[in-house]
Amino acid sequence: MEISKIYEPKKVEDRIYNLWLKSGFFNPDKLPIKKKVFSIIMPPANANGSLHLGHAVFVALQDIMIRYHRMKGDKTLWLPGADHAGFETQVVYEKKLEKEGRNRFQIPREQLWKEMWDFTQANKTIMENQLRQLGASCDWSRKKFTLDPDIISKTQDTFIQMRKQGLVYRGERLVNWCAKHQTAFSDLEIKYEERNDPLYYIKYGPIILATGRLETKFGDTAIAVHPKDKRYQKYINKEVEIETLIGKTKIKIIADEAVDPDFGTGAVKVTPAHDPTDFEIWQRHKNEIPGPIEVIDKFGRLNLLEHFPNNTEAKKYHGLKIVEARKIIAEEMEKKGLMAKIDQNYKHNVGLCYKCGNVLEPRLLPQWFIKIKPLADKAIEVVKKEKIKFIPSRFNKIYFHWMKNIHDWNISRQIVWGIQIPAWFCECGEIIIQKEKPEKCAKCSGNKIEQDTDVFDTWFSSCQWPFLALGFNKSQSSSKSKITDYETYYPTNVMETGYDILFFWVARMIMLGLYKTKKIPFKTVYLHGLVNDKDKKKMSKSKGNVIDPFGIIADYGADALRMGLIIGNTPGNDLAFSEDKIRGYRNFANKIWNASRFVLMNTKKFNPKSQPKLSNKDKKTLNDLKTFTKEITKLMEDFKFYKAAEKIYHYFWHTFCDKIIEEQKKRLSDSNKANQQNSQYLLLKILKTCLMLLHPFMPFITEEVYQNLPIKNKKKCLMNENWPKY
RNA sequence: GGGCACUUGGCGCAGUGGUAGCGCGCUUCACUGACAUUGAAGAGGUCAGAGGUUCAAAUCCUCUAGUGCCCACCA
Repeated sequence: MEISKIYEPKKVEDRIYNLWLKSGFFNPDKLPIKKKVFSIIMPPANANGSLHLGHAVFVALQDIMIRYHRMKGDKTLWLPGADHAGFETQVVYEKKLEKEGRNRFQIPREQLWKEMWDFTQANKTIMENQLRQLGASCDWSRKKFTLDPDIISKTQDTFIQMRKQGLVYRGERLVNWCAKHQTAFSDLEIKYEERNDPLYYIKYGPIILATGRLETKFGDTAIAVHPKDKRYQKYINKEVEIETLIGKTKIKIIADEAVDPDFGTGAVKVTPAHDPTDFEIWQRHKNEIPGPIEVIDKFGRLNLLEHFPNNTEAKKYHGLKIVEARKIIAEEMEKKGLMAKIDQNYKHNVGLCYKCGNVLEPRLLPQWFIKIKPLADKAIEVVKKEKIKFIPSRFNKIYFHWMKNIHDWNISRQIVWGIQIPAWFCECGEIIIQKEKPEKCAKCSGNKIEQDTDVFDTWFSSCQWPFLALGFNKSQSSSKSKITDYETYYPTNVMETGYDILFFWVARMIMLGLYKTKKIPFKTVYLHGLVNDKDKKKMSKSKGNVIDPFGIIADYGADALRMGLIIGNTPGNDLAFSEDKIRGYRNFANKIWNASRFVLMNTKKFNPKSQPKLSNKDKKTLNDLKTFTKEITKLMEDFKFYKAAEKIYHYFWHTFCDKIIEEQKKRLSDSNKANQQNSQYLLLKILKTCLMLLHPFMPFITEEVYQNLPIKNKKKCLMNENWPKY
């Protein structure tokens, strides 16, 4: 052990990580099969950038659990992986293209795919290296990527299976469309924001109705009122003539429960092509009113000429963007005396693209949906019966609420980067669901067949991750001699991730896991909070308050970073990151270093074979240590890592260093050799126990010190030591 | 419009019925050989407010205020 007075992580961390790698014990195959298995599937990080502090938190938490269980003697697997992260990566890559003056819509699909493949592969390498820097003791021999051929194939299998069982349907429904990114989303990906927009009271014949969306008026197919609204009884089921700006037309007044009599005048226009509520109203009145008239195109511009080709007035509005169209239409209607009034204090929520913040346009598009209700019911059940437990438990309620009100899941995305949907369209209109291109259409015998260009929502593959990453294969389950990883490690013990993806990921993993394997995918869900800056503000590039964990590691060491991210970090609650805190744990690492240095310097002549004769006080000290060990073990079992880490910190510094070592100083220089020996025994014993207890939290420094102890077992790593008994 | 959480010394957080704790920061002193990334001593809180339950409440219940977050198709 070097004699430096200061602990220098840079000189230690790489070397120690390589020592672990060489030992081979990250791979549980090397570990004897005992009664217990412990497994965690690492949440696959998005392969589109570097790891941030949020990743560092999950690495620290999971590595703590993994190292603890490995030391306890469990057959312990931590399986690392990376996610292609469909739309997320597409957005990152589009920004890169933009900087280069390119545009994804001008690049052929195959070329774009190839570029993005190389991009994500490069990021994967960086990320793996960063995981090592954080000390992640995961099994690299089992690492997986969500675009590995077997994962792609099995993901498509699931889709095909669900389709056969009627759990997947193709629906022409209103979906949330982003005009910038040219794709639809699921409900979860919408960000709502309160806006203050004008509410226009317009005259439709004898009726005055209120709308915020003037520009969709060309797609109106009816006026709706509440069936019991006294004001409009005489109009219900009658037609009225209205002035549309591009001519006159007749429009029917219908009664529907969905209309709130207190909104505006109690009468609303019905635009089935551009409003979800209106779409549903139309479905209930299909026989009475015309269907959807699409007047807004995929670029978010008015498209009138398609429906009103020879209308010269329509040309005035054709091609206008929504905002300007609204303005111009309002002016025009005022001119013509069709505007009753404008309420400028109208507050409402608008749905935005969670990436670019543009207003999402509901559009009528054929998309693949998962019928989610049957899956959700089963997923509710397993949590209710406590087969799956959330930490903290308050997420039960949140989970139940969402699951009970769940909507069908749109899994189609109009992007390149993802797993292509195994659906084929024949020109005759037939849809064929299979992975390979069909030779000919069974219906028309034609061979003009094209694959669906859409890809799956990335969450559709990642929600199957626990069993896919473990190589789940239905046909193999009644297998021959070899026990598969899936059989050994599934269901996994813990899913540790941020609470922000409870719905996106955790809930869906439970649903798909149950569907596909008939088993829960994991037993415990530990949900950590988000890492904010020291003022509790969310970190973001635009605010410039993002802290790079690897800069922190360079300055203070990985152990200090891990401690700073663990202590004070209770499940489900956000964490305020402060460099001062990390500095404190850097100091602690230094304290460990120097206390160890002291013990090692004073135990050079220690004879491990000699039997110590302990005084009563020694016995009490060691007994206290046992009690303490027991306490820590209990906290580890209870997932209270924040508390365990704090307690060990306190014991090491203020009991071991400040009291025990100080007391032993006289004894170490005692002329009585036996007394010296006893003292050395005591110090080594306590130091070694502390190193073991600390190892899950601060793996590097504890391993480095351990390697220099005169009482370690040969060829062993601390990583692979037995958790202390009590 | 619903729901969830938080409010404890300057800051960040523990603490779920029995005389207020931790880290950082602060004050004073100490650079004698493990460590100044240190040691010793210390200051600092009517536990957001009000009411209730109890022999006893930071801890349980009700209400109020402030903060943060999540969910929701009111045009």
